[in-house]
Amino acid sequence: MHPLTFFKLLADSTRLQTVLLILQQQELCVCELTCALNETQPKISRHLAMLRKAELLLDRRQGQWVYYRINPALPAWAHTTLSQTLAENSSLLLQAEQQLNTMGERPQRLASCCN
Amino acid sequence: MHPLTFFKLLADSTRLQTVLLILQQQELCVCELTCALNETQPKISRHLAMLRKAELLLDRRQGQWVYYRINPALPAWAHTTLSQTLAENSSLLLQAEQQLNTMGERPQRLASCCN
DNA sequence: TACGCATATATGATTTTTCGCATATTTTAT
DNA sequence: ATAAAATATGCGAAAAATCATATATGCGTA
Repeated sequence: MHPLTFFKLLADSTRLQTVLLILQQQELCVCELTCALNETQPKISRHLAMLRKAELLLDRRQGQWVYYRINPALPAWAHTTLSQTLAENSSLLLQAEQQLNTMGERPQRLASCCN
Repeated sequence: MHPLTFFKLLADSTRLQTVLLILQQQELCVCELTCALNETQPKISRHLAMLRKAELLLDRRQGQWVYYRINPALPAWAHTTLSQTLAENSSLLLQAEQQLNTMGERPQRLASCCN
């Protein structure tokens, strides 16, 4: 991954929060992210597509849901950047975490939260 | 420094090269950067101004020259990001280093290289 | 097959960023 | 004071990124 590509991907608020939240939570599906960041589904999906095409994220489909996770094959400098940024800025995700928790049991009862 | 601000600053080729080259060389003046990156002076100056206003770089004037360096007060996650990115992508700067070396003794005989 | 939910993409508009060029400022030397 | 070199900034144009909305696709289930 070219450093410029990597930093451009992180240079958007939605994508930065998305990546850090996924790093923190291991794996999240589209509607969990939509709910956590309080954004529209197409917006989240489009940003996820960019992250996936650049192979910063990997996705896996399970039933109706598509789960995204950090690509473990990322170069060390990239992974270190993400980990350290998260470790020293976890407060950035407080609101998203809260929003995520209001979803109750996730993947299962998404229908009641996400539209 | 807010992570989003930091990553936006690195999300431009000129600024990324500028920051990494300064990190590698400790300190560089505007005309050295102009020469090393083969860009116009106003372009380099404007990008440096952004980096300075965000306090990612510090500047000091010595005679006619203004030298820029990494702000040592950067948070650890930011400094780690820069160091690791440089350490694992030093090839990105090869051409700029070469160009810098063709300048001969620097600050002194800049007049013959920079316009 | 038909329907509902989750996800993806197309498109045109809007906003943000970058750029080139001209010009201003600061410093040193004459 | 004037000139020359290094650096900074103002401004309109061009390019790039983002967005909202509509719509398409894929999966599970009745």
